[in-house]
Amino acid sequence: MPGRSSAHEALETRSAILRTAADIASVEGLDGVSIGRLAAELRMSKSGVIGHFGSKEELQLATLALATRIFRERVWEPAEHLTPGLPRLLGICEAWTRYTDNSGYPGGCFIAQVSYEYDSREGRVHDELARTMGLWRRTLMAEIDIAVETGDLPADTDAAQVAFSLNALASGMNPARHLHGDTDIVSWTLRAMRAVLRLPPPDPAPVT
Amino acid sequence: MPGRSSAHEALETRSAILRTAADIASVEGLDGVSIGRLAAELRMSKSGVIGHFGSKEELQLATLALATRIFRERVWEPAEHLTPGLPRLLGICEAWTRYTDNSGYPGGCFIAQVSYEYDSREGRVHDELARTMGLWRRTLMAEIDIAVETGDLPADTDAAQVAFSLNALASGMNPARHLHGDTDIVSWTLRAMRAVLRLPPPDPAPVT
DNA sequence: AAATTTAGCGTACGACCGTTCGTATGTCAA
DNA sequence: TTGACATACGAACGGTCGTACGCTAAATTT
Repeated sequence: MPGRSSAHEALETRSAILRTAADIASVEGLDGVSIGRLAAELRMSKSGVIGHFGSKEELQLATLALATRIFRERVWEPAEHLTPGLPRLLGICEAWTRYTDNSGYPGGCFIAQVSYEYDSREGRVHDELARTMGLWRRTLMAEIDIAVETGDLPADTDAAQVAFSLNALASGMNPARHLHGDTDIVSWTLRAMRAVLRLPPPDPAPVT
Repeated sequence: MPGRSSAHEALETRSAILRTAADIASVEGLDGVSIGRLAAELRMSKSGVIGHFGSKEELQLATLALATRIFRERVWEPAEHLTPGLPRLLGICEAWTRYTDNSGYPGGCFIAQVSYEYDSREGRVHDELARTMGLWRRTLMAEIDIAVETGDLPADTDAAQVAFSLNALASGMNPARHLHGDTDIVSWTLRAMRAVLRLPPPDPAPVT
């Protein structure tokens, strides 16, 4: 029985499609999301699925936009109100690590997955991903620079080098968890993040 | 003109297929390697391509095996003869970083790409990848433990945590290069690797 | 010289891909 | 009550996917 839905329900359908697409993409990649599979999983017709987006590329971009929004909500916003400088930077790292460890996606962090999938391809998904991740990196670099200005980090800290390192470490949680079944990845990652920031390790006494 | 090839030439054909497959996979992923595309790129028929392997999964496994062999040749073997301990560990890091920066694949390091692609999937490719990468990590951990025993690294060094960190940093070069166009990734990565090993930074004077 | 093996081609298959239609059913405004 | 609009359906499209089978012809073996 088609046409039974109100406009409000249509928005819910759209959200359901995107959530399912992000779940699939976290495991099989954004390219592994097929319209037929989405339709089957959501018990819809293929045309009902793609009708909300127009084309597969638009669906991929919409999925990326949703994941980006969730990432910002769960990583950046929880730390936003912390004291600028080292506290806020470490708050970001903590939220980031915790989020990547428990992202809600079956395949781990969607952002990391798609970053590696689309980094060397061409097209609109790559471009949008580069834009988004570039923004995130500039945010991180600004945060690092602030921590240098407050004196919490050494004066010769290279923000770009540190931001690259933090990103690599956070992304590395994905294969560690799913390929090797590691369970200590959160503490490993936080430890390594402190190391690249040239801070003393977290748990044991700072200097004694 | 079929049947024109000797057994020796057949081996060369097989190698050419695998090299092309690895090139494609480094950009589009191991799943993006299609038999039809390989055939077109090599000016062969589809059946001529798949005849060497029997099935696509076997072709994927053979591609992974080739890439693993090259990785070992270019990362592990150049450092094999160095002095066990910190010199050999740093030699590995250097060769690893240099290799990932200039792997010969158009899409960056094949191993990193496929690690992220197949980490949370199921099947023989995942299993073989997990086995291979597990082996590599155990090799790294052994190397780290040796460097601890020689006193080059702090006694409380956690080999698993450090091996995870080195792996994440090396893999992180891929998206940094291709998504952001970074050119300093080699020095960034080596710097970060020294940091997680809790060594002083490389370029500037060690202690002054 | 005859027989066997094998690399590779051509064709065909069923399945799924993304996309495009026409259509039916529902909501909402006039 | 009627008309416009949105939602979703079902069917069909051309194309590509992986795979299977039969064939030729060269290389190898007997």
